Amino acid sequence: MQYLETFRLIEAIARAGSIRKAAEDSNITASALNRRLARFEAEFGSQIFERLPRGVRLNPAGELVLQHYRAQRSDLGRVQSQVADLSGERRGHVAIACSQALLPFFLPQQIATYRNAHPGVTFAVNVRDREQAEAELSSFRSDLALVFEPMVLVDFAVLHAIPQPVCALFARDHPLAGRSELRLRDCLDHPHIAPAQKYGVRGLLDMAAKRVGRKVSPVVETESFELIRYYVMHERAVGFQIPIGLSSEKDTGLVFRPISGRDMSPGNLLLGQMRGRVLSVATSRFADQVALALAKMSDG
Amino acid sequence: MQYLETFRLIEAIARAGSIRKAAEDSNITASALNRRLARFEAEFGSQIFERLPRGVRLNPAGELVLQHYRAQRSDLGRVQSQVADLSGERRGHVAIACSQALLPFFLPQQIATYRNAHPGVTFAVNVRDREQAEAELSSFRSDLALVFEPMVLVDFAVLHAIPQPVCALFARDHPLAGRSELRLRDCLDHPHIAPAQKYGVRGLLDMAAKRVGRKVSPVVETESFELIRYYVMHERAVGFQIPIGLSSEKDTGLVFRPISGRDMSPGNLLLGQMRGRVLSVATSRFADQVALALAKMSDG
DNA sequence: CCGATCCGGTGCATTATCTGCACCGGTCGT
DNA sequence: ACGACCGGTGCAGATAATGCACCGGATCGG
Repeated sequence: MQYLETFRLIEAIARAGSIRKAAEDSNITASALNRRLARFEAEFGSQIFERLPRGVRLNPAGELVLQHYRAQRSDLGRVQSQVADLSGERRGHVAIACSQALLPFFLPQQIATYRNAHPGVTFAVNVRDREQAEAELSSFRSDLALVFEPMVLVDFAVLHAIPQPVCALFARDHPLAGRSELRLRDCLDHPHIAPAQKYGVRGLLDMAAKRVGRKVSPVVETESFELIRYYVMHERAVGFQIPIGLSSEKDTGLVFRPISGRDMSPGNLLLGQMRGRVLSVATSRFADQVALALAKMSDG
Repeated sequence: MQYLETFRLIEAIARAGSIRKAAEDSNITASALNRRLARFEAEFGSQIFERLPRGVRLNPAGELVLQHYRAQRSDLGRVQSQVADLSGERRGHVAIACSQALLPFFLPQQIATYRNAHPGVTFAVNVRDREQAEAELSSFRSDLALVFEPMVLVDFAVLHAIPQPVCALFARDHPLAGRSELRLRDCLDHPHIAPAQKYGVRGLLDMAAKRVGRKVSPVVETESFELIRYYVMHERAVGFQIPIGLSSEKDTGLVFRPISGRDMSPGNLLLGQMRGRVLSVATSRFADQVALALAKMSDG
């Protein structure tokens, strides 16, 4: 849309921190950009950037303007999606913020299924930890969030929730593989590899360990869930993850078992959107599909 | 705002029903307007008007676009109001849809009080019956509604409610003026003047009369509450209204008394806004003031 | 049945608006 | 003190919007 150009440029200025840098990024001259900004501020009735010696910075009014722009752009997307829906074909774009655990199996399959039915819909998948996920929704950078144990929940409206027990994973020939019930203390007695503290799985582990007077002391601590899965195949170590990120195929040599409910209660995997926002048709239908898949999974 | 011009023109076309008429109204040539529309439709990706032999008409996509524009314009107003509030002075505009009963005393006083504190805020008062009031909010033509017994309540979010008993009014020397408790049947036995059926007072009267096996058969039926107040001074007749539209001054020669609660329960006067909408600072503060005044009134 | 009328759409010259270039004054880091 | 950036501005050229005249088609009135 042509008429949103000025807002887009304003956003670029805010991001770059200076008119000249933003002008370069946007492939126009600083002069033109400066004038657009000046004209906008005149029409708007107030400055939206404070001028610093080394550049510019959004003032509170500018923050409001930018937020307005993002909301408006999002709503325009919703309108276009609904219009496309009127003519039968479904078009649109869905931006998802999700935890790492959704990457290997769940999301690829869900997206492929949806795109098979509606090839006109495109996707963006943004991997975010549970703290960033809500900010991602608030700033309209993502339409949906699918995260394990998110943190604040003020702008986050829950669409669907399923419990996910923390699972221990290890190689097939690991001593723990024979146990019928897996206790937390047994896992902690072995060398273990755990996610960094910002992740929900780790938070649940730390809490549960503290309750039984133990501590999680991983031999490897990482931000990569993928690394954890591969590492336990190389050292006789115990890893921790939630089942949605793990394959139930038997031929991988990887085994996973939920940790006994006596030691730790399951966390929640939440599907959510920004509170109060109207989603586009494409996004809304995709959310329905995901919710249904999650429900089936926790039933079956 | 310059960039909303195209939307404004689109709204003008929708209102006029033809490009040429809208062009005249907007003081540009039909050619220019035609091109703007064509350009917009091209950018938007879909026609928003269906072309008829005698003009154009919005199609469903156009309805969505126009609704988007109105929401966006309203939100921009909110942003500007908040920005003005940042700099200390409060500016803005408040559009109110209200029942007739609010016109003589309540609203003028409330608006004057608010404008005394904040002269930068302007007002629009749209008199609407209870059926139109909600549509008025949904289409962003009004920010607040203050109506007696509104009808549907799907887009209407109630901010405050006070009960208002239906009152009978008559001249000071009317036979009923001496009664301590006023029964509905006494009123109906006298010649009476009543509002038209679309008004809440009349709805309550009809219901109450039906319950006691009577009928409201007014000698004069009118849409004007003002006429009712003046008419009872000329014929020994009984009028009906809610107290908020009546003066408690003794020197007018007009007397009013609530009809006994045994015959009819009070209706509700509701202050509301469109559901889910964020109001501007000016509107929000004015709503607070009105709610407070209503609360005081029903206490005192 | 047919002309008058109104409609949306289009080619072309004009006008308004925006952009790019060169340059100014000021601040910060070295 | 000097160079590197920064935001802002005057001026000329580029770009986009507008107005005018006109077309083809549909409707309405007689």
